[in-house]
Amino acid sequence: MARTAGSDGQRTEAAIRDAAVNLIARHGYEAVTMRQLAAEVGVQAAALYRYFPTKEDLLYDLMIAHMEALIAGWESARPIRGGCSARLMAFVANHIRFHVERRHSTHVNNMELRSLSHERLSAILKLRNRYEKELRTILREGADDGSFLIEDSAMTAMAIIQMITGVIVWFRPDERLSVDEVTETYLAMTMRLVGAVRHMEKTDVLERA
Amino acid sequence: MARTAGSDGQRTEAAIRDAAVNLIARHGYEAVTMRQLAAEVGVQAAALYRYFPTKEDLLYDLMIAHMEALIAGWESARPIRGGCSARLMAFVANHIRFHVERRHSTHVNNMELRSLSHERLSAILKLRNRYEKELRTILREGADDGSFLIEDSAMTAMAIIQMITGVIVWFRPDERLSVDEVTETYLAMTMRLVGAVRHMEKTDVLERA
DNA sequence: GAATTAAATGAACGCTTGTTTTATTAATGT
DNA sequence: ACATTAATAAAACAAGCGTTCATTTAATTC
Repeated sequence: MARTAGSDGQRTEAAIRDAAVNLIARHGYEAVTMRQLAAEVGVQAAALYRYFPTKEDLLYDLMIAHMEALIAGWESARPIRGGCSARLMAFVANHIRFHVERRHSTHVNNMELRSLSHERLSAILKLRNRYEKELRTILREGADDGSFLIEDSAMTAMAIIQMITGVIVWFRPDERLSVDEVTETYLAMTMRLVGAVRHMEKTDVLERA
Repeated sequence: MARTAGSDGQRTEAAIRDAAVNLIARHGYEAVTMRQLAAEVGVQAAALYRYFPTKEDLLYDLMIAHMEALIAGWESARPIRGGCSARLMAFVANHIRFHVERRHSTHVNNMELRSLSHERLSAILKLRNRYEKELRTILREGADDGSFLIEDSAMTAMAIIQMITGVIVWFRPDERLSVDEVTETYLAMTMRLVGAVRHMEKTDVLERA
């Protein structure tokens, strides 16, 4: 047999990406074989190579897509104006929502960095740094204008990012808590953490129905 | 050739553990081969099987050892008396010190859970839960007696643990900051995060010289 | 100093890996 | 209707995997 009825390159490629993210998140990049991935897609292993030259190319592709979506998402969600507190709250809310929605993709990006070549690792870290810089800037400006009381904006940024990314480790959306409830609590914790002075001015970052 | 001059089982086993932790932390469990590990130890691959029946046994052994050291460490560092704030500060300081000292071992424990069989995974998670319960108890008692102002003690515990474990991701001990300086800042962030009322009563958790 | 035990070797086994090659079928353009 | 291209199958490739086995050497015991 060869080309199957109703097969379409674009659809197959999307299916490969999707299956790859899920499998790699669950079992790890090294543990997932091309045959296993192909079986999940419903295709022969050789067919994967029409879309991705190598296994590592596939991984890199997934990671770049994740980072670019993260940055693009924040750039469109970022509030034009508003104080540092409002900007920080927007950042945290956006970050949590994005990562909860893309739990598997996030796991891949956090766990599989070591499977990339040196140059590709650098490219990912560059994007990651660009994103984290957004938070550092908010914190530094907030510290300068007296909105926040923090010791070290770089260290605080890392602490906050690890805290709010960690939501995906324990949170399962089908349990007792909704994403909005979790976000609410993390927002409160974040604002206390940065020593925000008046953070109870109901800024509606969640835009709930 | 066979048995080498001056060879000693205990020393070899320790060398295997040591090399395994380092290699697995760097490249991941699946990516590390038994031959690669053996070469690092300075031995043939077959020799590893004198000490560990399978590759997974070795991994499990490393993880159990890590968790037991963590729990034993806290049990001996845990203050007998003192308020909730003092206990929380002791927990955070101990946690950071332990994880910075055992960065590689921590990475293995955080990243390679998926390579364990179901039962072994359960065993590790049981120990992890036992440790995390310590923090949850401190937070709940502190919330009850009015020391802390928190929304949800379980959620706050996860947030704090992810924040303070995250230190190992960016912290390198040979840079501008010492462990004590980092701990100091993380203590301040933690106490604000839990809404501690009077957290500036110089409790000397660090016992610096 | 011979017998025993502990520690390690070197070669091999069966299997799986990522990847390539070749051939074949389905869809598309003319 | 025909030629072309896109999509896949099937089989093979060399390399590497975890693990086992028989054997050899070093240390220990009696």
